Amino acid sequence: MSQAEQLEVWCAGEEWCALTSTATLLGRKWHPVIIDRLLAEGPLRFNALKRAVDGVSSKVLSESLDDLENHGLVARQVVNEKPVRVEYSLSGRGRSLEPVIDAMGRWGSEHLADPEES
Amino acid sequence: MSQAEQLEVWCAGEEWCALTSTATLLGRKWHPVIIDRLLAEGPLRFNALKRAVDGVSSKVLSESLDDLENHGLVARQVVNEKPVRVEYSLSGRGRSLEPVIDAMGRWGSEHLADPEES
DNA sequence: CGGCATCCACATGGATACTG
DNA sequence: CAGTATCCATGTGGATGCCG
Repeated sequence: MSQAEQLEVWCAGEEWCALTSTATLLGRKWHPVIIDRLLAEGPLRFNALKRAVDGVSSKVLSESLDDLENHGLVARQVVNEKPVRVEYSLSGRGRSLEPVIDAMGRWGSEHLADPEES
Repeated sequence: MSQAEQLEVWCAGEEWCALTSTATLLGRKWHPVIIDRLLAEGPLRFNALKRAVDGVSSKVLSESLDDLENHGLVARQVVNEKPVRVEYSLSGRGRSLEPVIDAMGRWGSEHLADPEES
């Protein structure tokens, strides 16, 4: 059972349950960027995605993709054996996160440059 | 220098910089809920907030509030000495997160109940 | 009431090297 | 190319107890 699913059970009934579950889903360091890059640059192969994200180690990228796949947000497809080529793309569910990712990105550009203004 | 600020410097120029910084800000377990509760229930005192969030330890709530205050999202005001009473409220900057929190909450209610549908 | 101090467990991520 | 295996440092939160 995933962490988000545990949360769902545990916080059931609380008004903020859905919120926390979503936060848990997007709370791992690279998840939002991975989704963002897949939204912007379409299906990508492992190393292309790694370059697009820039800064993530293959270990973490691999773990993140597993996690996102388990949550049904990302689809993994082996395009070719020998040499191995794999493509990652967003599922419908994954694409439905666009408004959320957008909201986060927009808030960041509008409010993070100068911490003093309200 | 906060983690989000380090990010700002480090990822400057990357398209997803603002996104990651926002994610870092909201990535700690209780931050989104705290903001949500303050949005919904207005200024709250420490223990009221703790009950509203339900599940946080005072240590973590305290740390989270410090963090949010340092980022200029939450304002702390001592209302009364002896007995000590303190009120926490959102700053304008904090309130500006409403669309983001909303987007997250809405996505959660629409997509987390049944992981199978896309 | 509104915290802080302590201790501890575990989650997470980075670096590096290696493989089919 | 697409990962896995290791090892290690740090982040993060929970439990408990105490204080002004």
